[in-house]
Amino acid sequence: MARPREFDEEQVLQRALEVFRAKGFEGATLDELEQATGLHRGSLYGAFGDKRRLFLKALARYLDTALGERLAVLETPQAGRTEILALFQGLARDAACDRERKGCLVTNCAIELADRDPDLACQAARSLDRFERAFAAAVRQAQARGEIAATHDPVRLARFLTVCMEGMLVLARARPDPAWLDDAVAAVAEVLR
Amino acid sequence: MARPREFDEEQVLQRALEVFRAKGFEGATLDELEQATGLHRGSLYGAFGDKRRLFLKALARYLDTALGERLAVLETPQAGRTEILALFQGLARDAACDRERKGCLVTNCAIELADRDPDLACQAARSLDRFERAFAAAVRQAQARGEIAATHDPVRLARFLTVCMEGMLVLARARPDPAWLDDAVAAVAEVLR
DNA sequence: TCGGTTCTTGAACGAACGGTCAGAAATATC
DNA sequence: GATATTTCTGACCGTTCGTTCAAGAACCGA
Repeated sequence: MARPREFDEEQVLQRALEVFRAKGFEGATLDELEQATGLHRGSLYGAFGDKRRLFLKALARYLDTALGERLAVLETPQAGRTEILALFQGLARDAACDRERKGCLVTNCAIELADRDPDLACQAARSLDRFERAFAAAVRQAQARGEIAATHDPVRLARFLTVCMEGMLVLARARPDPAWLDDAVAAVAEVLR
Repeated sequence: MARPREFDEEQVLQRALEVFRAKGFEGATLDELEQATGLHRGSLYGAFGDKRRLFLKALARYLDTALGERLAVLETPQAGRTEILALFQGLARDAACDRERKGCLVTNCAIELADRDPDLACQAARSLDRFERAFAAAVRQAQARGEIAATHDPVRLARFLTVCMEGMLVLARARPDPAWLDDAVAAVAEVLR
C-alpha cells in the first residue's frame, strides 16, 4: 500500500512524555521534542497533530501507565494499609532515583497550566479525584481489617493522603532530599494507625 | 534635580508579583506586566532591569510579605500547636478566597523553573528549609508544653508539615475545593497530638 | 516495473516574545 | 525662564516559537 512508519508510536510518546515531564508543556520546545524522539517535526505533526494534542496523548499515556499502575494497586479490592504505604514508599523511591527531578507530569502541569489552559489543567487535576476515591476505598478496607483505627473519617483521610502525595511530588521536583521524603513516608505511616 | 517617578515602586512590584503568581515566570508576558502595572516596558526596565531581575525582586517581596508573615508567627519563641494550626487554617482560608487560584508563588515557580532556571528554583525552594526549621522549633515548643506528644520526632514532623503545606498549595491551584482543604486541616490537627 | 500512497525531510512562514533606543515630556536647580 | 537630568513613550530589533508545505524517499500491490 504505502510506506510504513519507521518509528514505534508508543516509544515516541514515552520519549515526548519525559520531555514534557521535565520541561513542562510550554517549556518543551519542538526542537527538544525532535531531539528526544528522533523524529522530525513534520512526522510528529503527521502522527499526533499539534503540540497540544501530542501533550494530551502523552498525558493519557502517563495516566494509563505510571499513574495507572499506582492506582491499580490501590484499587484492588484487597488493598489496605500495606498498599497505601507501598504507594508512598514508591513515591519516595522514584524521587530518589529521579536525578533529573522531573517530578510528576500531572502535578507539574496542573500547576503550570492552571491559568493558561484550564481544560488541560482540569484534565490533569481530575486524577486527584481518582486518588481520593482509591485512597478512601483502601482506608475503608484497612479499617474493616483493623489495620487503621475506625475513628478516622475515610474521605477526610483519603483527601489528606492525596494532599500528602502532592506535597511529596512538589518536594521531589523542587527540593529533592531522600531523607526528607523518607521522613514524610514515616510520618504517613504514623498517621495510618 | 530631575523628573520624579510617577509610580510607587512597591505597588508596581506587588502588581507584577500577582501576574507572576498567576501566570508563572515564563508565562507572564511583558504586555501583561505592562497592563497590570500601568507602566511602559521602558520604565520597567529602567527601574528593575530585565524580566528575570523583576521576578527576583517580586520573589523577594513575596518572601518578605506573604511568606514572611506566616513565618514570623511561626518563628516567635512562644509559637506552638496553636500557631502551627493557624498557619494551615490560613492556607485553607486564603485558598478559598483566591478565586483566580493563583496559589503560592514559591510553589508554582519552584516547579516551573526546576529544570529551566535552577538558580531561581533553588532560591524559591530555599524557603522550604525555613519552614522546616520554623515548624521544628514550634513543634519542640509545643512538646515542651505538652500540646503535642513527645514521641514525635520534631524534625520528621516538621518535614511532614512542610510536605502537607506544599500539598495544600498544589490543591489550592490545581483543584480548589474548600471542603478538601478543610479536611486536610482537620487531619493535620489530628496528627498534631 | 510501475503507479499510488504514505512517510520523511528541509526550508520557510507569521506571530509573539524579550529587549533596546532615540526622542518627547517633565521637573528641580540656578 | 533656561538648562540639566531623569523619566516616559512609541516604535523597532533580533530571536525563538509553533506550524505549514512542497518536494523527495520508501514501500506495497498490480
